[in-house]
Amino acid sequence: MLDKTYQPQRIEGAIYRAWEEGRAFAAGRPDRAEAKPFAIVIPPPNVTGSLHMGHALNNTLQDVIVRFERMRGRDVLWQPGTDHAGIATQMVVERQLMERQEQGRRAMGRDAFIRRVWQWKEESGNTIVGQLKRLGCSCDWTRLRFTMDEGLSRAVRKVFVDLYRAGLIYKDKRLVNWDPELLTAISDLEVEQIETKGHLWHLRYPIEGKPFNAGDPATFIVVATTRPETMLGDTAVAVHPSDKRYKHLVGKNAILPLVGRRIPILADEYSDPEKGSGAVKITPAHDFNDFEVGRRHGLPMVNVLSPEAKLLLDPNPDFTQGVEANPELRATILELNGVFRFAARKLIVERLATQGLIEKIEPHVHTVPHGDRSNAVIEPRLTDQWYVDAATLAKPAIDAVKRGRTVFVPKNWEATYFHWMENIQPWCISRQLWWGHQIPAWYGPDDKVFVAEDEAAAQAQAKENYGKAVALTRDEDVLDTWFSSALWPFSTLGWPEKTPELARYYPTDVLITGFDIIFFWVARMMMMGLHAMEEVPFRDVYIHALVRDEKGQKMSKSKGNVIDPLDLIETYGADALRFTLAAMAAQGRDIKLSAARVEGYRNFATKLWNAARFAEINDCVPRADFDPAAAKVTLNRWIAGESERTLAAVTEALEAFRFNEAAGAIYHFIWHVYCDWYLELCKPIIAGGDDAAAETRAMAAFVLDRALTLLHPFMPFLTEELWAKRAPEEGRGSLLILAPWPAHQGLADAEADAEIGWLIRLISEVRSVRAEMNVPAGAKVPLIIGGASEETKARAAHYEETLLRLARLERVEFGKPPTGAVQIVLDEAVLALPLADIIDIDAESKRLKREIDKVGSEIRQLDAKLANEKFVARAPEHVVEEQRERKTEAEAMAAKLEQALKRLEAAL
RNA sequence: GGGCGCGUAGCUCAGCGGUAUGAGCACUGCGUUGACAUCGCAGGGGUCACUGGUUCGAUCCCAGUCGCGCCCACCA
Repeated sequence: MLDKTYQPQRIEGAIYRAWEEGRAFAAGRPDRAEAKPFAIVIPPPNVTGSLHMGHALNNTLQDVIVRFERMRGRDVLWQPGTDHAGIATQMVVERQLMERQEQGRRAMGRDAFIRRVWQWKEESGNTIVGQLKRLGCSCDWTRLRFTMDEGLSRAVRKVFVDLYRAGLIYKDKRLVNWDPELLTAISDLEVEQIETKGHLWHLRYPIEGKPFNAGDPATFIVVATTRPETMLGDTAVAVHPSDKRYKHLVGKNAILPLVGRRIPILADEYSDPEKGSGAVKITPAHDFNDFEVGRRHGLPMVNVLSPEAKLLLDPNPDFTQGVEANPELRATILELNGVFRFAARKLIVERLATQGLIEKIEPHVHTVPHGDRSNAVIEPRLTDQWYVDAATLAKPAIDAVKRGRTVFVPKNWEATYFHWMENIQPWCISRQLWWGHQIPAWYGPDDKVFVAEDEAAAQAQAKENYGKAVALTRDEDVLDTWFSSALWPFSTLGWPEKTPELARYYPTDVLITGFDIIFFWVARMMMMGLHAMEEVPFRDVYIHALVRDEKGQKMSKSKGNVIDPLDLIETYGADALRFTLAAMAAQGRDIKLSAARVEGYRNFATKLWNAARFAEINDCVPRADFDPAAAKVTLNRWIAGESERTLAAVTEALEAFRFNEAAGAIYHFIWHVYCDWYLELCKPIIAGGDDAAAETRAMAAFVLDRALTLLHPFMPFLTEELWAKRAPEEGRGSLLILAPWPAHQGLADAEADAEIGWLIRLISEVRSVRAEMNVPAGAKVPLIIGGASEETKARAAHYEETLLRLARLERVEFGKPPTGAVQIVLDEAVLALPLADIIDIDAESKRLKREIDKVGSEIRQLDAKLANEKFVARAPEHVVEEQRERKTEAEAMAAKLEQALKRLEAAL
């Protein structure tokens, strides 16, 4: 017996265990050896992570597709795994050390720290896997991978070495985005530009040879800056070659205040006469544009910042040059050395102001780069880093999408992809962290680099180079986390080994992910997949929206606005959450989740549960020998056809990744077709106890099973539970998760549709009028059908019992509508409810007049349309015909309503 | 500065070149008809942001305007 109410918490755990015990998630099941494979790799969540709404959405959608394809008979591999998430994980563990007041990362040393991170990972790293199981994800957990597994690490090393040998990875000294809190370089993508209110300081730089006089503009040149502290590193002032204001100064020198350095005033196109003063200070070591200008003009690079973003002046030969002869420079060093950048900014501005060197200070809104993890202001910093030649790798990746070898859904994301890929910059892949894949590069005594998959190979290279064995030191840096993620579709399948899995499941069929990681991940998988495998990593990329908070903001740990999906699972069940996310996953729009919505779909689950209870109580048990195509009872032929229409709708929608349409179709069918109408209409038949009753029981069971099947990808727990509980005596052939998706059988039946459609309309009309006329719900009234065709008479007689029950009628008879009755026009017939003593004739008269007005205006509209020669000439024939039919019907209806009104008034 | 997207019922959103059968929630009236009150029946509520254009026909296509959001970009 089914419980009176559905309690998801009671069954979900057991159902999940049943799937695992049945090895339902396993790829390469022997019974599917001949089946076409279907592969999908999970976007690996961070090991540090716990399930947030984004994961819930992403994995729900994947699971829906995976279950759908599994039921369609494919040999499904849903490859799970987690990401080591370099910076994030290192931060988590460092924070833990701090909280426990243990020695810090640097104090304990690299090896000890890494051991500590592994230990953390073993203890609490996989909570998210458990949470994905709570959500119902049917990943093949026996194949769980981690980006730092030995196998995946080997793939990383091999790709690195291969790319290095191909000249596609190289080391370069250039400006990088430096995070002064995390003390590492980060890639362009990890930089967030944040609009900030700041100031534009206009500084006066004295011209060499002209004694500075604040009152005489000829003695100085004005430059504007938003970062005054960088002025200590200025090595030039640039003006536009065609700027007449400054032409006379080009070739002369300015004297850098506080420092006394002679810096050239030079002409460069970079300078924009429209901006600031038209003259721009050039700080090659601290600004990306200035770096380029410096390169063009062979300017020195004077770095004035330490890694922590303190002014680094004293042990800095670039800066202290000439300090002996320059008391001002010495004073500057004394005051500012070691001061943090923003404090230094203030001091510098003060010093300049005292000397009359500030022309003006304007408020200024500009974008300031911040690290996406630390939220620290990023400093461009001149360092040695490893880079990937992304522009070269991007070419085939662009081409593959252009040729449709990989297709984005929705298609418009391709434009975003192309735009980024076509303007791609070198990818900085080295990070000054400890947790991650250490770069497989070793340095000899002369700093010559040897790149190899392991130290022995590097040693061999070194020996060849030096002619003897030498001590090598390994590059201390690790790789950007996304480097290993980029290999995910083939590294998880065993590459570089030629494994059977790799042969069978690569390329994968679809990638399902959020648009926020198209650049971070999708684009890079395309590049790496095409390079290493010479084949795209996936055929389709389904890009879904983000689940945002109520303000429309991206949810993130740092903002603290994360809603916990596990709370919703606790309260409403995983199925309700899944269904909500799928139903809201319309292409191209963000999802704002509300608990009310989840509650609504929990109620839907309860509704289905109760339908199953009805089936149980009425012995509606699935019968193996039942053939829905052979059904004789019209009602049964109708519901069989409806179920098949739903099958088609769900199938087509899922094939096109239209999750919301698929969810909507099955929802509507179960609640508003099967429960609202079929179960109500079948009650009298089942009560009959004859052959028709037997057929109806079987059909009710068949359609319920079909509903469970179609709903299973969305609500796997509930449907699996009911599938088991409703099993016939001989048992089910399999778990629902492995049951076949229904095939199209041509069950639609136009005659049945017409007949049941008529029945539904009749009942609805009577109910509607009863409510409108305030007929007490309990009152049973007679129904008199006038002007009925033979067909209507037959139908009314056949469904008499149903009508009495559902329309709350006393009896049904045929004849002239009596006076003082409520009248309803239904097709050719007039339905009369003699309610003279119950209803208000006047109100009924008004009601009829309103109906007549409505039909009248419809007729006028149709007339106007049909009188329009252009419409008749140019609109498609079927549209014109439809309007004509509509007009005929409306006119017939109007006539009948007029008659009805006359009869009513006769009663007055 | 580029690019993308959104403005449809009170709220959150679907949808769509041919009468808006819209969904969930909220709201109103009625209802203890043995599957279901986590429910049933009936109902109220929309000039589909605005202005032009294309079309026989526009909420849907195009252009522009206004409002909002996101992404990309080196602007002192």
